[in-house]
Amino acid sequence: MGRHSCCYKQKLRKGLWSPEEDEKLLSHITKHGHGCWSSVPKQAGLERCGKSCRLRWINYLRPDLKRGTFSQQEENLIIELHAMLGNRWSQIAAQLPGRTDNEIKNLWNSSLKKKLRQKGIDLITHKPLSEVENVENKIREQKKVAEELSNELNLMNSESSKSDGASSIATKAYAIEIEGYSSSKIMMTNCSSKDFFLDKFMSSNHENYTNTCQPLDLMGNYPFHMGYASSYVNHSRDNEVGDVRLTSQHSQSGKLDINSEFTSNSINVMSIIPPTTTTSFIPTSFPYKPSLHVPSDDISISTPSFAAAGSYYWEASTSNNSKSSIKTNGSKELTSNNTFMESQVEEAKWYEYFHSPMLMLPSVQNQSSESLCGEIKPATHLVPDTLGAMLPHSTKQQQQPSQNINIFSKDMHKLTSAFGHIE
DNA sequence: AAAACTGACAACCGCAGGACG
DNA sequence: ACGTCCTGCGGTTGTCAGTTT
Repeated sequence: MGRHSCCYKQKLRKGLWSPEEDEKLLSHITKHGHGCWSSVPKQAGLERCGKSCRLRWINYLRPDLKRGTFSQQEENLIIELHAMLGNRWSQIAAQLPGRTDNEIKNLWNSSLKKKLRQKGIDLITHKPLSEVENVENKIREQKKVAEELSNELNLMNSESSKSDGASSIATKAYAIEIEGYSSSKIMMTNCSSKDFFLDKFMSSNHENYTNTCQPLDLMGNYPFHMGYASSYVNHSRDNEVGDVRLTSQHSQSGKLDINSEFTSNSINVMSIIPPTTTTSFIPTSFPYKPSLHVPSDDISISTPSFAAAGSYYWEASTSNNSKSSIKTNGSKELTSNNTFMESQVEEAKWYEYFHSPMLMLPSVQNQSSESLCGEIKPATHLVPDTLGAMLPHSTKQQQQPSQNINIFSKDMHKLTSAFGHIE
């Protein structure tokens, strides 16, 4: 192992700690507290860097540490917390008094991962591997269809450009959308607090997963990533063609029909109907919000990603245009007024969620269709009864509401400070 | 008995973010 | 506004004891 740069400079000791060193550090901190860690080794008479002293204290010498093997209950709790928080070991450790993040991390890497694998549980999603594979396969199919459609649209564009300039541009715009989606070129434009929260929560929880399986992350278990929105059309088309209304529909043959109409001063809207085939185009031209409404039954999104956590549909809305038109398959088209009202209600719900997130978890609150958690399901919700003896959600979380809230307090703080930026 | 393997634990590294001058 | 220092975090690697071959 290498040596801390500070250790190099000062030729300090590294490696395992001797009992004498432990004794020096322990007695020093017991008497004086640690204060500034960088000054601890000097004051304690140790040839170690402050960083090393701090680590030794936190992971080994601290008096409140619980030594010994992890109980089954602790292991189960770690698994459940990991499903919810991902590799946030410090936050997981905060829920297990006397245990360090390092200890939990080691347990996870050396033991729990293997146990989950043996049980056929995906380590990231905490879902059965077979289910994950199914989703991945269907995502591949979706991407394939998307590429085919993209090619088809390109062809249509090249043909129509000769005769119809307007529809050509519209087709281009849509093709760009497809391209943007299929290549996962996503960027945030204007997002509500809710969007930001979802992104923040999901991306941080599953950052590893996004690296290895971006499509599934986008479309699989955490469709909230769609809160990101590319702005290809906004940026590239506004001046060129004014506002664009695109309406896409899937014909019974499964092919995409695109109707375009252009109005000089009309609303800046794109409504895209979720297809009834396995293809699920999520429009990305505008900032999207995951809707909190319960989709009507006739929204037949057959994609596994959506179905996995209940049915989702997405509002397409403009950030700076008072008018917006939301149209999903079988859903009503909203006017600007009720859109505004509903958005306010949604924001209120999110505000509530930010301030007492755990109270809104499915386990604590009944999974009413009206509840946020009815649709926003933390990965915890997906934790199966691994290892046989999982603690009931509701019991644990009701026992430790304040601790659970503490888990999120750091993120909540960041979020609340970030909201000022976004809204 | 010895080498190879495995698991658990301990420690280090690099980075990010906050505090402070 | 900027640079520096300190702290905390997550990933990675080293160490060692126990087990297997």
